[in-house]
Amino acid sequence: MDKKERIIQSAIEVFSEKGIEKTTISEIVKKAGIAQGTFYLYFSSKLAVMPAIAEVMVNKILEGLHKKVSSGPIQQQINEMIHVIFDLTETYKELTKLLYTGLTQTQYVGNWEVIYAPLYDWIEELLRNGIKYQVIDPELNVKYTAKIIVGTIESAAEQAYLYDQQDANAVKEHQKELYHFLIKALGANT
Amino acid sequence: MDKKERIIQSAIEVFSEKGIEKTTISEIVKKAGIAQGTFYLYFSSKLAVMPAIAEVMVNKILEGLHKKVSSGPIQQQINEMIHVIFDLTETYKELTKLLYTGLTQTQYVGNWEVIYAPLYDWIEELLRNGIKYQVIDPELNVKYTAKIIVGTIESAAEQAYLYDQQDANAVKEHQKELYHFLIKALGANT
Amino acid sequence: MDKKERIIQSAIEVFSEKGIEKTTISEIVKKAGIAQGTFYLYFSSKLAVMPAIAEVMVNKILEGLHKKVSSGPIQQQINEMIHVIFDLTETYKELTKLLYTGLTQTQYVGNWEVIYAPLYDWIEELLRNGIKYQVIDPELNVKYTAKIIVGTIESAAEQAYLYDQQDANAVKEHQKELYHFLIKALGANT
Amino acid sequence: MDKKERIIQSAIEVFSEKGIEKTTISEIVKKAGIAQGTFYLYFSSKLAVMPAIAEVMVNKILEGLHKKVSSGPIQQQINEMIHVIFDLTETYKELTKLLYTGLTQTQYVGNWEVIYAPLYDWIEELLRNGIKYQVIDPELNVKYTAKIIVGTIESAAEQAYLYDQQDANAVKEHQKELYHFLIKALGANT
DNA sequence: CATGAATGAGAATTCATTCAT
DNA sequence: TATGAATGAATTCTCATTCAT
Repeated sequence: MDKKERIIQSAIEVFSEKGIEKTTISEIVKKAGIAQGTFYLYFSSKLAVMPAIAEVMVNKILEGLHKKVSSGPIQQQINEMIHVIFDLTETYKELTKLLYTGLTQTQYVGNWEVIYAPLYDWIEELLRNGIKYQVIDPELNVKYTAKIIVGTIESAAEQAYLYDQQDANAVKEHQKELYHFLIKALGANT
Repeated sequence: MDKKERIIQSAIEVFSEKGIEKTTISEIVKKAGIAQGTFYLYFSSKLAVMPAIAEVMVNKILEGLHKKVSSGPIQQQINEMIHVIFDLTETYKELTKLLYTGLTQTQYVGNWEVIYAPLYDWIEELLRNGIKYQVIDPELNVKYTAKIIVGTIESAAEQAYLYDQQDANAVKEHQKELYHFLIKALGANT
Repeated sequence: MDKKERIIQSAIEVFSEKGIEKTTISEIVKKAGIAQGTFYLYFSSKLAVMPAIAEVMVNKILEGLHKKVSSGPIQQQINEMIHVIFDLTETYKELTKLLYTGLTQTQYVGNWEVIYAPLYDWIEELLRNGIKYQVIDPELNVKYTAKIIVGTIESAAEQAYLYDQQDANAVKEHQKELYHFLIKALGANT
Repeated sequence: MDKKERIIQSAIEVFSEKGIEKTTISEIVKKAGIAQGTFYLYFSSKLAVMPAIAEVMVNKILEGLHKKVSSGPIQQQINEMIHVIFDLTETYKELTKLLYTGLTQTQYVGNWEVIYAPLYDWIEELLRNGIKYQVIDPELNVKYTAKIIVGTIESAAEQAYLYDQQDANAVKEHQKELYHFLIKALGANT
């Protein structure tokens, strides 16, 4: 793994553990096993690593969706999507929130939509398919709905794992409720 | 206004303007017009102010809901709720995000649920009423649904104002879509 | 107990526990159960409490000697003296050292000899008696010898309890050796 | 001279001049001619320098002993030892006291024995030789006696120079008395 | 490219001291 | 006398950044 990659991986770990505020470049390089000065050959500051991390994260989500989401009925796909996002949120607990803030704190805010674009595209495609096969409400605006869906699932996952720190059973309940909520919202009722 | 209150107000302003990272205690006290040492009589660090700020914010939301949300039909209430949260998010753009991250970065994560509790209670009440008068899906779990609704509206508002930086028209569209999304999700279709 | 006494007692505890450096007036008054400002009605600084503490300590030693040292043969008296000083050193471990330094750091250095005078007097008297009854070396200078004896016993006690942190058996051995050392030094061999 | 050495030397000077309490890291680094942050690369606090200083001091004593103590009769060696320790105590007046307290105030108390070990070893060797050549009491425990001797001489020197602030003549008397005291204690009477 | 010791500006933090009550 | 909230000067401490190797 080359140095840049090592820095990004290390940064993900340290940011996750300590938060933006308490993360220091010293600790990132220490964990990456490289020298202090080397960091500056690749990034200008700790926040400058954020876009690279965001990309890694979105790729993980997309990868998860491609792997886990079947080509079955839309209801099943929604359910699978919920699981993918919940699982990743659990694994990377703090990170998603950190990314939002990390990016907004810098000149990279604009990058956010660019980075998330493939995810929105993927969901928009899913929605258009649902409309095409007349299983979801044809009236809905796919662009906004895609964003709303992502926001709804992510915020639910954060609720479950970060703030409530729910146990396994509660999480299941929360997911089930979320599933019905989305199904109805999309007019995909069976 | 007592010193503690002055610190909180000043912290809100400085955090909003500079972000967590670049906010210094020096600047908070300067703006609050108190001595450096006085800060430490009330808070142990700048992040320790976060729960107090969160409380202020939730109170603003509740206040807005009490003032703006009528006793009319549920659909109208949902619409009013969307507007209240969107308006506050616009006014305090950075602050909401900051709060999430600020809290997760500290030992105060647990406080989050406590602080938000009154808001969830308010919405649960609204849902129970809707069920009672048979205008929304009686099957739904009011506890989780309340949380999902808040998450959905807040994330949509953040999308609109923070990341997309949408113009007035786009925001209106986004809100409209969100409205229909929620109405359907609650089974409150007219 | 009046406030001044409360301050001295509290200061003894805090100094013993934290050392001079890390002792704060805040902690002294907190432990004494009085207000911050009240301290200044009795002492001008934390070091200004030192002479008062020293007096308390020397009184404890004298009290111990009066109570524990018999009017028996000199060898027995030496032995009892060793035990009194060892016991007090164990109880007030850090304090004696602290007192020396505390006093030297202030304008109160001169007080030291004044405060210790009664102790030296007591030992000088003991030596003179020994000479009178021809049980110790008549050549020795009682003034310096008294100081040397106190220094020898105190430093041995500090060695035992502070630096070596010896167990009960080692302490006994150390004391026994010290006893023979002093007996021979005084020419009081049986 | 490397930075660490510079810090230790500077710390010795500042501690001697100002005492522990009033010594600041700022002044140590200023005198050492290094940057503020550099101090923290080598020591975590001003008290953390103490063990290093103690080592320097013990080395000075050992050096003095090696240089000044002849291979003559034990009585002469004792006398030379007294002079070495008195001389160093005079030169570094404050420092010795500071070291004791400085070390006891930290987590480094345990180090004390390790640092003093070479000195004790040296004296033990001297005692064993005396026993071998039948000039001192063969019954005595060399380990404890070595410690008692060091304590006795050091405390006498501190008495003379620090507390009593005796003039040259008085010091001579004190030393003479101390000499006889030790000679008798060791059973090395001529 | 890579290193890591050294830097020093700037922020956090402490705490003796004051003073209105 | 007694109080204790408030002060702010003085210090500690951190850490991004540099640069000679």
